[in-house]
Amino acid sequence: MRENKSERIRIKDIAIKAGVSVGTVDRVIHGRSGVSEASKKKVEEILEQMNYQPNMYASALASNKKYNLTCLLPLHTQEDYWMDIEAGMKHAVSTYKDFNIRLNISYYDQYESGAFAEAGKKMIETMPDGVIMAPSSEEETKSTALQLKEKNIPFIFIDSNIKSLNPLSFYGQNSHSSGYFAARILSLMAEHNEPVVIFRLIYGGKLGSNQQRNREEGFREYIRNNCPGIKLYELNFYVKNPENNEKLMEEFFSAHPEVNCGITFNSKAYIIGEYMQKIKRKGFKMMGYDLLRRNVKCLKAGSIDFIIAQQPTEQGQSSIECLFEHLILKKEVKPYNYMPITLISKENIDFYLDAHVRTNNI
Amino acid sequence: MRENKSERIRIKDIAIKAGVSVGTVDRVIHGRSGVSEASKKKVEEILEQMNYQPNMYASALASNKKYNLTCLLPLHTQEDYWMDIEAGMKHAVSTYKDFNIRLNISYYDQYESGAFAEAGKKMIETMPDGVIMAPSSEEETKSTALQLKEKNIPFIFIDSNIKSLNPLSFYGQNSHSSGYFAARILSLMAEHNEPVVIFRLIYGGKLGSNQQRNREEGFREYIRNNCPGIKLYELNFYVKNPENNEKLMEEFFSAHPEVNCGITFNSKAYIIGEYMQKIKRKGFKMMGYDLLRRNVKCLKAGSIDFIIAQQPTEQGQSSIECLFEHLILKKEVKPYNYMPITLISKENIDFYLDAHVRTNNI
DNA sequence: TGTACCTTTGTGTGCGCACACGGATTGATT
DNA sequence: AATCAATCCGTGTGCGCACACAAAGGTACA
Repeated sequence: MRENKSERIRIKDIAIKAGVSVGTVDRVIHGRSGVSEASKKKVEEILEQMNYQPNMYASALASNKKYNLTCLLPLHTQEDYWMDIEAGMKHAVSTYKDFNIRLNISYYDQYESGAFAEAGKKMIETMPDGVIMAPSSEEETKSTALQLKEKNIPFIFIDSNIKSLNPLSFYGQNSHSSGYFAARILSLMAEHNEPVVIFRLIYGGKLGSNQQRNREEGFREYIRNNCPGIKLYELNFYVKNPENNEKLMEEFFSAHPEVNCGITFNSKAYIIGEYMQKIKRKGFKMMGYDLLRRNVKCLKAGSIDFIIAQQPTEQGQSSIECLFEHLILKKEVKPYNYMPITLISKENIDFYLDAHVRTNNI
Repeated sequence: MRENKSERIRIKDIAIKAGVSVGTVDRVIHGRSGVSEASKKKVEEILEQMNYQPNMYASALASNKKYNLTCLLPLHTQEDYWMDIEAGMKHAVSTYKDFNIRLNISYYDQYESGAFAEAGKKMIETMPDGVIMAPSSEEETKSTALQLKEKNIPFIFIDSNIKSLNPLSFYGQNSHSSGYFAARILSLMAEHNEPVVIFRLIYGGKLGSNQQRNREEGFREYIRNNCPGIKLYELNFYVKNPENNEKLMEEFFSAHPEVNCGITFNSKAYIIGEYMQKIKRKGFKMMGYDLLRRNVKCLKAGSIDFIIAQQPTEQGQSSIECLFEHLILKKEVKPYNYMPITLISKENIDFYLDAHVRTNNI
């Protein structure tokens, strides 16, 4: 009998100690049938006692099982944020390539009612082993989530959460806290309690996303609690009529020339930044969200002061890792994973861009 | 012949295509001797052409090689920052447990001349496969680095870098940029260009660490460039005489009652925070570094406004991963890995604490 | 007592790879 | 022609595990 040079406990060690064969131990570990109560109890005892930790690599090698993961995201054409999420997922999948993991990404039109449910149905027909979704509204998402539950397919929400649908896990930012934090920073910029304008993105008469609403709520809560003297204006843009944006801004600023500070809770701060650059207005203090290429450009040009980022790459990567740990390593995973709320300015942005591919020499 | 159901290319596939046996392919891959030029060339061609990617898990399983990694850190008694680094390293090691990686951590007294070199010598005698070090001064560190180079043992610098000693990689923050960024934030807090005091930690007549000096330089550079009107005071604490700290502060603030804003470039901002709480002075605006428990307490109590963190856990984790990729996966690693410069306040700190163990329910 | 059937258990093979061993071929030397 | 060394190459075994298969033991019934 070869002795075990490493300290790691093998199935064989368990088998010897329990006085059975490796086959029996294997059956107990995998909960397969065909084991007497006595043997089962004995083996379970030893497993517990020796704290057996299977070698998942050997396991994956032997089982040769394939895993199909599916991801459902909003349709985006070159929208950096979602592309970063995809990049993070792909990166994680490639590091697990020896575990036979395949990732399939499909899309839904977030502005078309019913699109999510339809895409979800198609997805379920492929019987994936695990799912990652950026949810739509609760009503839209519900049926898909229920079907997944019924088929015992684990699913993760990314970007925004719907707790009532009980996902395996959630990866994203706490929008409310994020708005609250943004307010703290903005209030520093708004000296003498000067007024602030909130730029909003409206679709179909409502705010375009839950995130936007929650962030604004957090923001207003901070202002209410800490600097109620700050007057808040609102300026609404309309997703459907982007060509009107400039006119809206012109109107607003000629009506309120004293406003020198603004924030937006969607990812399109560049609308304002680029406008300020165009009209050559300097010193307007602006905050926004997400490191889209156009936002970064404004940040570096000085037309946006601060951006709050939500680590899309890490979200993507972590969500794949989560499914990996759940499906393959069979570990317990954390139900909530709030990404850090990071403040980015011209001065520290270099350490946030392309952290995964950067090989610079600063 | 069993056919290859997965798309992954195996050694066997290479062997068949090259018209040789797996043994020969194996020899080529590992650069072992005993292969004719003709075979070698042929195999290398096919390897290239089919883009062979070895299954590192199978490889590790078969080779059963053990890796001893060693880490050399400053002596610290419950100093949270270094403990976080250790925790990150241990966490990474545990995820790689099936690769037979062992981590040994040893310490040196950073305030005793010669201690680093001595600890380094002892470490090298154990012939580790890879090393992670928090370097001391360049002179102190040099001999150890040279010996490691000579023995072909890869080493990583963590926390602070000494480029001239040419480590395999570096994980840490860019101190200069970090100070620069801190100045941007502080200048927002210092309305009307009010004066600012820099609290420094002195050891043996000099600043206690490179980091401290570099951060201060970056800070001063920003102030010089952007708000030269801000007057900068200095208040020196002495590592050897902590009992004098309060007295020094009393003296300083009675001489300069108008100073209401301060920053420190070491991790001991809590000295000031706790003092302000003790004398019940509110509203003093304070910035500092690192999420030590005592700093966090002050942050939550409001006696410190902002902390810049440098992700010690991630540093530890990433540095182990780096050695893993270099030694086992034989991948190329990045020579510089600057951690993001993150701004933490009461409002976002919850998303930075214990990110690895948190299972909360915010 | 034999047969059929079920339950319980052990054994063998292969996953992709590393590495030891031994076989084949060649050329040089006696 | 025989011997030997050197070079080159193929095969076999095992890493820890999953899983198929077969063997062993027990029970029921004719």
